[in-house]
Amino acid sequence: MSEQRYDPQQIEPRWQAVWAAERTWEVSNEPAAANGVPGNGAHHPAPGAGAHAPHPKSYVLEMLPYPSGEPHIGHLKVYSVGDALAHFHRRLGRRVLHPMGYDAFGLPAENHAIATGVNPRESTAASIASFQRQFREWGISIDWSRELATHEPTYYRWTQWIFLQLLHAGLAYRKEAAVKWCPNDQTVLANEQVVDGCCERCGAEVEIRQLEQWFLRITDYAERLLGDLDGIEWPEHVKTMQRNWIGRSEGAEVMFRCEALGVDYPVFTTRPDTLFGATFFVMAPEHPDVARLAEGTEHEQAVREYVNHALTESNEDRGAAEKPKTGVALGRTVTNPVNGEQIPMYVADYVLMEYGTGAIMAVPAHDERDYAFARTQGLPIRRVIVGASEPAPSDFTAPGPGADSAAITQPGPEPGADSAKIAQPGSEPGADPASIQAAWERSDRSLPYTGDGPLTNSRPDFDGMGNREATAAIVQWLDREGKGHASVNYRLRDWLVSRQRYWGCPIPVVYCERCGAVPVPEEQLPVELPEIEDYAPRGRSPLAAATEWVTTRCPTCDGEARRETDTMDTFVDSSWYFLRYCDAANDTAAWDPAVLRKWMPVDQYIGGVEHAILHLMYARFFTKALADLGHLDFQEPFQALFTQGMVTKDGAKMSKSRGNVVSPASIVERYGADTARCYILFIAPPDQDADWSDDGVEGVHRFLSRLWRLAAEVADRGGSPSRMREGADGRMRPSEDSPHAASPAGPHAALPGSAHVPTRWPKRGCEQQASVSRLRSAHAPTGTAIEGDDLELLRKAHWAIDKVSADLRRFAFNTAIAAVMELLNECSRLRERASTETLRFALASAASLLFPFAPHLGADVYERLMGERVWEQPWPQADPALLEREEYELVCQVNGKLRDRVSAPADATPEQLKELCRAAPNVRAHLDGKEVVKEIVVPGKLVNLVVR
RNA sequence: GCGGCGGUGGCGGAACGGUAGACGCGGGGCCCUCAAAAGGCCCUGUCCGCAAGGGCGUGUGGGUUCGAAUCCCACCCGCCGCACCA
Repeated sequence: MSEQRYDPQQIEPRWQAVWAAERTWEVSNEPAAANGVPGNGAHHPAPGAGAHAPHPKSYVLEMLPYPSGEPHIGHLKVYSVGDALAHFHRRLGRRVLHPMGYDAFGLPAENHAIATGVNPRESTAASIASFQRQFREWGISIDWSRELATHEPTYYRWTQWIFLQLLHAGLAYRKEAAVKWCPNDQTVLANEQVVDGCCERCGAEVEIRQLEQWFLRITDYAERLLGDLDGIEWPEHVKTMQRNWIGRSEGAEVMFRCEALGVDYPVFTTRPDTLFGATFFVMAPEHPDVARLAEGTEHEQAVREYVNHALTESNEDRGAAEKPKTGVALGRTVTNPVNGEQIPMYVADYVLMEYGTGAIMAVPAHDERDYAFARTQGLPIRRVIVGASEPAPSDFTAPGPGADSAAITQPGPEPGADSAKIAQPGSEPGADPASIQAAWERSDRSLPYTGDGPLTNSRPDFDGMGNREATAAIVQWLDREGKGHASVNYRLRDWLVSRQRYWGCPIPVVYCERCGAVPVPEEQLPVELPEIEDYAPRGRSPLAAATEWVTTRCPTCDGEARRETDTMDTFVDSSWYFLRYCDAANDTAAWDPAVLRKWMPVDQYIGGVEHAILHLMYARFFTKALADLGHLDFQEPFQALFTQGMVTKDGAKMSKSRGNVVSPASIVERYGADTARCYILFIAPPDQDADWSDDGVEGVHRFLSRLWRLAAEVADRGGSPSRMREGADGRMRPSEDSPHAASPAGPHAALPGSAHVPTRWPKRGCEQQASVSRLRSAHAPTGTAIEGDDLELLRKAHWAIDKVSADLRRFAFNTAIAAVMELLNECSRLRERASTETLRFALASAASLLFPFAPHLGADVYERLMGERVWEQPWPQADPALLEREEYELVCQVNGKLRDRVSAPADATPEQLKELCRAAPNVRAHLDGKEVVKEIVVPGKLVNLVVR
């Protein structure tokens, strides 16, 4: 028996060459072209389907990489996950679309260009080449015919086209607004790109600038983006993040009139039930009317100073959580529409211009922020909802008689009473601070109360009503009176898409003195990104310096015009790439809707959770908008989503500064791609973060080596019904330099160029249960039964088939690989006792099951043992008869504790099982002298005797 | 504060309400070898015991159940998202 060594450096390139030469993983858009399509489901019928039934499609997509430097370990993980699924789906008989592309525009390449002067096009191209090479070295089954990169004019031409569609539909617009500006990257940012007041990319604190920018009207889609989450199979936490981000609030818009100016100010509130408790009114410092309101009042100067201070204060300071509430009076009042009260107006920075109407009604008794503000300002507080345990007597203040909530919180005037005045807690506005403080000390400790309860101090017809019920009643009443209406508010803001940077997709608009902003006609697309010399941003796009490019003619009047010099956020590029893959070669349209219909939606999308909001929200928005415009006929791009966890080293994120980066290239060089891929899937469930361990890689490598060596040995044993396999039609055959071909002994020596002794094995097109019937026929040509060690090994193989199939369906790659390890361990254990044919079947099954994770080894081992290409074989199916045993180990419990195990026949009756249990030696010891009061029998599992 | 996820050996992790710790790493012992590497075999939660066997064990405290890592309640800790959102 020859000693053979598992040598991935030999095996992997050979199989990669086959897949490249035969373009194995390409799929055409025409399922009908049965013979013209290599690979991908054309080789065998779908399970349970007739030979002519169409193959169901499966679009398996991993998020496209941003090509910067070399691929890192996270790329290895995401593409290992996706590739395993792609292979699994193909072998289940589906036509699998599994493409690849590059998100090539973006800041890192541009910053590199600024630092080195190297054109971003060049550094990007170098990086893409590196990604391409490594993807091939990893053996990822990609349909390279659909490859794309977002920085190529053939791609961004259509990005621009989409922008024009949105523009024509009013979904893209230009507006001056307070926007987030990153002083380091010298560009504006989308809200989604600002994290804790800092630039998501570089960490610099963002500034607020008043600028005219391009926006996409994603807010129009807030309701659908929210509602349609219910229909897609995404992880709950991702849906939750999107829901949080959209931030839907139901409530009412209510009008508060300022008589002095004769202006109605709408406010949004989620608590119309507390309207009668509104004792003041607050505007955001950015509210355009603040200055006008204060004008001519004694507070004018104070307001001006406060607003100036608020506007110049950094985001971080202003947003500080525990910041004391500040604000100043405007010297005006508005009318509370429900009771006619004149309540004072304030400006305070705890009110945000971006949310709602930039003005609020303040209900200090039932809102913590309003309460805190009221206390700093000595404003009245009126309880209008009775708390559950109210009033909660305080041990410290022991309220005297009459010090109940109503008395302390200054009962409001009778409903409808006009020109009501609200007394300050200190009884007069100007009362000395000590007496105000004293009043507060006596006040209701259970405020602010934000819970539910019946209304009080409101209107006779609402008082006593539960506040939830009252909410609806009050909104109806407001509506009838014309003072307000039900309303829904969202936190989501429109998407700011323009960037003052070079390395992005030009916005296809020109500015004409006479015609204004004019879209570039579609037939003039693409507006190509010009070459420039100086990439440095100077507060405007570097493109502005490309005078020749900027200067153009107006498409409408042919007058002088200037091009838009901002480029698009790169998230625009990646919001539609999954559509382009379907029809990547189309040069007359972004896509043919009929082709999209064949592939979309993506059946399984895979990527990092860091895109839970940005990319995934934008892509959903694009899909819905394009569907509304008639270019698509589906609403959701990604039917199912899987988010893989991060790979860490020593518990920390890998980074150059920490010096804990594990490079996939070095692992692949040392152990081979199959080891790298299996290890990263074996280490932990793929949705979890996982810590890289060098020892762990060794372990997986040992496993693959053992499998390969044992398979090689069994293949060399020969002994099966021998048959020369056809080596015709350019199919892969081990080359002369293959390690085993050079081995001195065994059948290989006799069969150069066709190293293996194939089993008689039905060709493709066989029924799905082929593996079982094959084995049976191989084993029992004369009708003898399989038994003993052979049966045991056969059972283990079928157990593994069943387990791996189930685990693949639930993304449990770690336990799937563990199951193959168990199967191999069993093969090892029985290597001298089981027949060669059973071993051959068991090992071929192991290779077949491992193929999605370790394609090179899977293909190599399978070919050695079976003389067939594993990827052309249908996914194996477990024989249910072999999953059951005629005997099993019955667990015997006494009072729920395991006391013994005995062998029980599979068909034993409950009565028989009870007897078996009682008879078990260690059970008898525990039963001794006790009374059995209850017997629990779980057939196939256990018997539990309850004794006293 | 609100929402989501998680807490199991020395480590990564397994476990339809039914044998806790699969599989792998690490550790220990042995075989092969002149020796080493590679490979192979066995042991490995913890405590008591020569053993048979038994006690204790899935963050903490309760509960439901014949039986709980798993279901329910309360709490503690960790991670992630949102957060002055009216």
